[in-house]
Amino acid sequence: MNKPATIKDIAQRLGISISTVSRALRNAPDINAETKQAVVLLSEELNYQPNKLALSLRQKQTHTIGVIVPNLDYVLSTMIRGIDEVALEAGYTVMVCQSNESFGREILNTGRLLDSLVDGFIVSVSSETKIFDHFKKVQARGLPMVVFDRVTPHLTAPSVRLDNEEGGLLATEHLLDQGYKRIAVLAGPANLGVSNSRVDGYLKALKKRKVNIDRQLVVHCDFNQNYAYYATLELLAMRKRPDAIFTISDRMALGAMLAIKEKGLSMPHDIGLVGFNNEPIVNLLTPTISSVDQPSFDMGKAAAKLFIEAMHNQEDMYHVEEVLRPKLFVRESSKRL
Amino acid sequence: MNKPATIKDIAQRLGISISTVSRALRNAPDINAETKQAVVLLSEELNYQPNKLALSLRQKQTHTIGVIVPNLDYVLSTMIRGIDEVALEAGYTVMVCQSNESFGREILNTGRLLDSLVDGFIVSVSSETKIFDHFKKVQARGLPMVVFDRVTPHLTAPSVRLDNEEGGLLATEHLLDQGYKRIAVLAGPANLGVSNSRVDGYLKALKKRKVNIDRQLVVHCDFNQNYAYYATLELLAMRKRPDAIFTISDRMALGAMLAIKEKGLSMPHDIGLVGFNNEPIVNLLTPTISSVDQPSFDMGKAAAKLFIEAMHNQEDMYHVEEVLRPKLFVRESSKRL
DNA sequence: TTGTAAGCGTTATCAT
DNA sequence: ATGATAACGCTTACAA
Repeated sequence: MNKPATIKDIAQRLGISISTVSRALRNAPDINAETKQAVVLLSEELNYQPNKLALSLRQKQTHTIGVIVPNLDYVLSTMIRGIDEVALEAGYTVMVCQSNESFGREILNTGRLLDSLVDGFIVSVSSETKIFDHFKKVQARGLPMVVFDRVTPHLTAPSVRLDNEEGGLLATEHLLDQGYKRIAVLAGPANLGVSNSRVDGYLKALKKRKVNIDRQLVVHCDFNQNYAYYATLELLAMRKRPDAIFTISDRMALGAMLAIKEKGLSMPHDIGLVGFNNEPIVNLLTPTISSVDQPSFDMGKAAAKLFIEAMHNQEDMYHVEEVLRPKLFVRESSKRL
Repeated sequence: MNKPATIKDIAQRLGISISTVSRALRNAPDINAETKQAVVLLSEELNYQPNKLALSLRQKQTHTIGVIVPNLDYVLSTMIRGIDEVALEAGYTVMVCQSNESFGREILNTGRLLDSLVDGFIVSVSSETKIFDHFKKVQARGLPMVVFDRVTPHLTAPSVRLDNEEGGLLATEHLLDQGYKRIAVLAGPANLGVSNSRVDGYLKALKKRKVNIDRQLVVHCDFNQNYAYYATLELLAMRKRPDAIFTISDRMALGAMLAIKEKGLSMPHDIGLVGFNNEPIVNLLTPTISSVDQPSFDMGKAAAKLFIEAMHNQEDMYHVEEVLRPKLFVRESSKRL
């Protein structure tokens, strides 16, 4: 129940002034070695911890980063671990808010973090967000803001993202290499950038290999729900059904898998399947599912590093765009050769 | 880039004193209606936001709750949404730290949050933690602390948890009802309370139904890894192999499922399977997996409510122990009748 | 080398 | 009903 010690306490007990104590504790240049030692000793004895509030109030910096993410799924929570790692190292604390993919919630969270006087933001925008005024307000206040994972051209800010197009390309080319001819893609909501880029990669691969593009094979459905299941059933009911499916998330791959099995089709023989994210579960299924891996932890670290840089640099870093490369993990669901 | 307005700014522009402004803003009793209106009007125009730092420094309260969790899996992140919901409502902000199931990390996080001058803690202890001095130090400081999900007898604090024993009982009785005779249980690390309670429930059900208890059928293995896969392979290799498995998490159920399929056994015919947590994936697998559901969101809300109460009540609440009830969702993996 | 005092933005106590 | 002023814990000119 003992109240934490302050520099005032130390000063009193040592019979010196608080500014001397302050200096001793921050090893300022002009300080007597003995006085300093005495202060340090006593401060340790009293288990002195500087009061962050007072410090922040004084120097108008909270050393806190506001992080807003649409959810806390496997990928995002891994990224946050990365952010946290770098932030801690640099003396920053992270405050995480989930928008739950809701525009309103995102605005609310932005306000809350602003209220908490965070020094800046690292955000991944919600899929619902089409207006970015709340984020622009943050920038107008002169606070550094890094966008990661879900970037958008509507926000001019330093960013870290996966080369999603490359991911789509890797997956599709692999399927082509395995002899699949008619590849469908299960995409997310049509306004979600990451989804669209992955589809772009898919299209790019087909063009590159001079494969006919059939728009019927590009299906949009709600993310992460078992909508993928129904979408796949429809795909499989086509008169010329696809012989491979690339889903832009592993969750959707699960839904697709369910439909495929239900139709009595076998993987990888009758139909190939490649997911995205490389979540741990894909290894536990039968067959194991091929998936495009993104270096989530490193992306989180990169975002935090960029933030720290933006924080310390005076110059604008709006143009900085870090793009990390995906990697395909081939597993049973698509390995035919 | 405009600096946020302060009460000082308002006072100056209105030619009144800052204390009057302060009063007007907090609708104190003794304030002239007109003055007040003028202040409120101008504060809105300037988009005045009270400085939380100054406020906290003054009244020695940050209105922030430190939350420490072992990870951010499905269950825990749902619980955090619940905590957040109630906290927001009550005017509190939540700061979440992951211990990654590491004792050292948990201590580190406790220190960080303490440094940040949180008003108290809501924690779920790491599976590695066997010494609780860091948490006891928190309590010694007089900060309220609520333990949730992973509670422990070593910590005397108000708590919210699932009736894990009941969960184990529900699962096991259901399997018995379905005619399974030789039920194995895949448990987590031996020092994890939630795991042990679920096993206790399993044992209780067997006793209740007068079924012989075979200690060989109680297997401990590392949580959430695919250790469950290997453990299941071993179980299935027994001369008298079990005809049903209850796993104390869905992740482990996935591993078990993999092994079962690999052995060419069918569910629910040859072998029954019941998991725990009722994660969304269990619905997407073939067969769908029966699972014990815990009201995660409500548990989070309950923990936060308890915290708020402990915060405002003067009396000790060490004795308060809230226990929520699990519910079994029967699916294909165990439905034989 | 050390002390004094102002200031960060707010609230609360005391006068007026 | 309003205004000074001290205080929260700390840093930092400036003075000694």
